[in-house]
Amino acid sequence: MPPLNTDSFVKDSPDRLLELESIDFFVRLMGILGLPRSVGEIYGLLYFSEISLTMDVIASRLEISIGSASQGLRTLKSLKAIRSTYVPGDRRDHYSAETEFKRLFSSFIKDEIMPHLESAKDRIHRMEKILQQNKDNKDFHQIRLEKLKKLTKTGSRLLPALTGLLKF
Amino acid sequence: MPPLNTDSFVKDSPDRLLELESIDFFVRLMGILGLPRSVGEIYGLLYFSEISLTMDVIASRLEISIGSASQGLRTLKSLKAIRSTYVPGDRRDHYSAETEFKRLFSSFIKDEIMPHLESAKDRIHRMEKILQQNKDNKDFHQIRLEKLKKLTKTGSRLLPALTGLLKF
DNA sequence: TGCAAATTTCATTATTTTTTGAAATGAATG
DNA sequence: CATTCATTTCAAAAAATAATGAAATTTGCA
Repeated sequence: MPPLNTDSFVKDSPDRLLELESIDFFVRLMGILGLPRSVGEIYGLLYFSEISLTMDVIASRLEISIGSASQGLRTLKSLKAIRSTYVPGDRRDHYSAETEFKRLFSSFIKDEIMPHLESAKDRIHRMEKILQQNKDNKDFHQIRLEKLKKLTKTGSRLLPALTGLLKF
Repeated sequence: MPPLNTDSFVKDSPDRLLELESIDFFVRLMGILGLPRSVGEIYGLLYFSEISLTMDVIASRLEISIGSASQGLRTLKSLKAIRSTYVPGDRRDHYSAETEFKRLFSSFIKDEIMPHLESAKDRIHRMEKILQQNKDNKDFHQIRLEKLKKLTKTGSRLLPALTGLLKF
């Protein structure tokens, strides 16, 4: 087990306490979205950091491996939840949090939810085919399938629209 | 490994194909909500079943243990996604799907999401305390915290309201 | 170009989550 | 009220997911 980090933060300083709360906050939020703890940790750290941070600093401050840090940063980049900023005289990337949650949520919906809805559409087509070809086409099945269809359709309209309602 | 079930369904019959699609559909949907596969399987089976089913039939048709079936049914009951119906002359419980998805989603939001938002509120109070007691109260922190507050508040209003938009 | 630092990849390990199944409990029937 | 059938519980096993870390790759600089 590595020793507690000895970097710029004083243990138990108000800044450190706030940072820990921020990390914890986002670990839980990302958890709801089904994202791994490390992703929440990284975002939480960046969210409350006044300066942008490099991968090695992130890994060492969170006491996670550089592998995790790399993967987590990739996930956050793909969600457009962080941005990398250029810092002259340092060849490392410097990351900072994108604080428009709106963007995070809309990427999440687009990347993680919509593909499921797409494949649900395909499935429903298959089911309709089966039902049409079937001689003793049961009303019961027709009705159930219709409900699935409506659910899928509502989801496809509602979820992308949701983003618009957010004003973070 | 138990033999393939030998009950009323003919393998590859249209009804069976529809049932399998339904199960697969809900396994994925419940997956998005973070619920285990068995819960999706059970709901998918019941959703496309014209008659209500007992726990032992559910377990054997899905080839899952009665333990899983019991747990899954409990979860679905707590989400109000299924109901048990009385059948005269049979002491077993008979389960059928509650097809109002609206109810399922609203229970899910109430049971799985809102508690997190509640604890987020507590956390924000703690963070405000820390910030107030801190001499060199940084604007940066103030602003970030304000955003978290707004996010939490918007979530608490929006999510319960969402339910109302659904007309499944 | 060649080097060294930074980052990514990915097989292995660790952790977390889910399922199993047998024992305990509960409930209805005779 | 005893027996049997139904259901729940929960420790252990299995499966799924995430993290590690060392090797491979990429990148920027001299």
